[in-house]
Amino acid sequence: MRYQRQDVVERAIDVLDRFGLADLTMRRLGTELGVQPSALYHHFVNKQSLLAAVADELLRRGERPLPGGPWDSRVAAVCAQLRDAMLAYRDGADVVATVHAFGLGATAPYDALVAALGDAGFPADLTRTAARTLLHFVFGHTADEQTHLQAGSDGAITDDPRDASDFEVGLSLVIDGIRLRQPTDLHQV
Amino acid sequence: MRYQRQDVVERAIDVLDRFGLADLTMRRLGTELGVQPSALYHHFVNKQSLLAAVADELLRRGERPLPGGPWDSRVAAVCAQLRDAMLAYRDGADVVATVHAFGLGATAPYDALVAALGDAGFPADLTRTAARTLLHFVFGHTADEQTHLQAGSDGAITDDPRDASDFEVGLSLVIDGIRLRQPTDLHQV
DNA sequence: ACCTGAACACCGTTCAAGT
DNA sequence: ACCTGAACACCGTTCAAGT
Repeated sequence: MRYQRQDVVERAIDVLDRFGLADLTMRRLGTELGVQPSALYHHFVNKQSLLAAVADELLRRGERPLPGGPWDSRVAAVCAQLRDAMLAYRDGADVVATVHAFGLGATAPYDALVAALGDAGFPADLTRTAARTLLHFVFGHTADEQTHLQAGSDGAITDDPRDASDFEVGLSLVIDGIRLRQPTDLHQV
Repeated sequence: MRYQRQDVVERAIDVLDRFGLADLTMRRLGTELGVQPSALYHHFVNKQSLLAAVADELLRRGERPLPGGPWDSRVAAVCAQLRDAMLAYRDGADVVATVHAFGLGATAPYDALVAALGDAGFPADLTRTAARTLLHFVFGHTADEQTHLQAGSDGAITDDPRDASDFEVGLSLVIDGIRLRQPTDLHQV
């Protein structure tokens, strides 16, 4: 069997979803494809770039049309889309957050946030800070959430079932803080 | 030479600060102490618990008296203390955030935030969500910041020197969002 | 209480060579 | 263009045995 880059990415996502990030090794993925681990280095310079391609593909699969309307509901929609995309695959939040932290990919959500915040007419530096602050919240919250969700589907004890509305509350804390910086857009807070 | 648990933790922090988290391996730490790697398993059941002890010690070393005054400035002080403690050692943010995510330690900052937010008289569930939201921001922001700072002290190119005031702006976005939920405490926003 | 020595079951990555 | 086979330089962890 002969594979191209995209085949490898798809199989990597399959391994990720079935066995988790810790088991997504070059050797394991090679075995899964019926190929020597060294063969993967024909398609990717290293494991990091494989992971970057995986993260980007996860995000691509989670894409959906964004609503129009006021900037704050568009921002919330971008965050919700990002969260859902990451929750759709085992350890998805970990993968995307790690790739983003290393600066190798997963930049689409940041760009989408900057675009949505741009509509509100903030100064550029506040826009970038707000986008990063939102991203930190969504990454951190979703990783937490996914840990708890996956702990439930393992054999472990689930003593703290995180409430789903926690995401919305946390998100609106941040968005309300951003909205406060734009008094002209404040109708009644 | 014979060591106790605390000696090992201190040497681990030394190795962390000099060589980074990737080089803080059980084998490397054993070598540094002049001891077989297996000897470390007398002191810690596994590497995760060693890392948890390292994270808790980093946080302990960063402790300082908190100010009195209004709850929001106390909350900001807890966040700033956490940030400074993590920035004080190489890869500190990574270590503390990882340990916290795994639920093995590094719970002091969360408890301190809940205590500070408690003074404002929020309902308990909002307090917990706010504390977690703040923690996600501080962990994420500080990890970013540390990556950029350390990229500067390596041989790498530094093309995006993150501004130090970024932390304050991002933090106040979140705190303002929290303050909005407590209209009785809103003097003039 | 603390450590040795050897082993087990893995990693990511390189590289010459093959088709 | 894509892959093999072998090697290099590592990991975390276990366990019987030593002092």
